[in-house]
Amino acid sequence: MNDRTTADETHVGLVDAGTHVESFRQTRSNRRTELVEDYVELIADLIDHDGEARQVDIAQRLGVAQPTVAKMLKRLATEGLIQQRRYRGVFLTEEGKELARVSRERHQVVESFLCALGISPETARIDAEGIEHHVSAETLEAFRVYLKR
Amino acid sequence: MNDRTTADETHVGLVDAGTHVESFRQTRSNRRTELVEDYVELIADLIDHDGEARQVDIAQRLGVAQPTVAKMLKRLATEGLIQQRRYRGVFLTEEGKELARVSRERHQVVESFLCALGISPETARIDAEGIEHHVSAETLEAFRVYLKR
DNA sequence: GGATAAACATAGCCATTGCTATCTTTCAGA
DNA sequence: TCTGAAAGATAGCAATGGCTATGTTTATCC
Repeated sequence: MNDRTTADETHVGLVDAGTHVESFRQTRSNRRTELVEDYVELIADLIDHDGEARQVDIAQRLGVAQPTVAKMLKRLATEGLIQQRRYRGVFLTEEGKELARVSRERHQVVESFLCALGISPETARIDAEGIEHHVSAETLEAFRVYLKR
Repeated sequence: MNDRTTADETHVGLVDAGTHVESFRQTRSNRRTELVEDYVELIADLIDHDGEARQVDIAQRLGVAQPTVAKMLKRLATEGLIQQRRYRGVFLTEEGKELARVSRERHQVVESFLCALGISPETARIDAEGIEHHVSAETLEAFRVYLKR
């Protein structure tokens, strides 16, 4: 059809294949970690709010079934982010607390940034939940700068 | 630990459970559709640029193996987004073209917006790839408004 | 203290999305 | 034209993240 390869490239949306693949790889990598971050962040919130994080509460908040939570908690435990005692609640390890702190702060910055742009609180909350995991350090810093404008 | 339930709620990061679950449901729903959008957008780009969309090219761009692409194309075909002829390239249906158009435009707005915030083109490209699928119509409009500032 | 409800554990199922290995088809060049 | 390389098709495997059903433990309430 056409064979534009220089200035027109961006016009047809095709960057260099090498850089293109890198974006997708990064995105797939983010997609693998976002569930973990969601869990750890939620567990920290529940502990702060209720003093404990029970599977039923996590399941209710996430909108999934309790065995789904149980399976994921095993994964978090093997990754060293939480500690479990049978038939008891879960607790964050130091590593888990740190991940929760970083995730929560990033989440907060993203949500505040969207609100500052004039987006409604409800939409900002929903969009931030999805966007937060794909925001690099550089972009997060730009959001912070905008908030301090 | 504590039992703050009113003004302090946002401080401890716990909104109402009903709204909370809705955010996560929406995010999970977005996660299911984002791969489809990635494929359709890329297929449209390849057709515009090369006149055809071959499995090997799609695979190279996405950084996955060719059989992975073949499997996904079957899904896109059953969803009515593309047409396939054995041992030939793929073509977008009208529905596929429309989805590609919408995805591509949204992608462009997100990437331009990030650049306008002062983020480097490389980071903007990577982050936009992940963020675009989680941007609601309202947020997209806010990005557009900012770009027209 | 014993019954019952709630919470957690576990087994087993399914769909998705990746992979390698291998077969079939197409196509270009000698 | 024929042959070899490249592209697509297909089979089969693994990990992930959902689910239901059901068993086990804990906690609560007479």
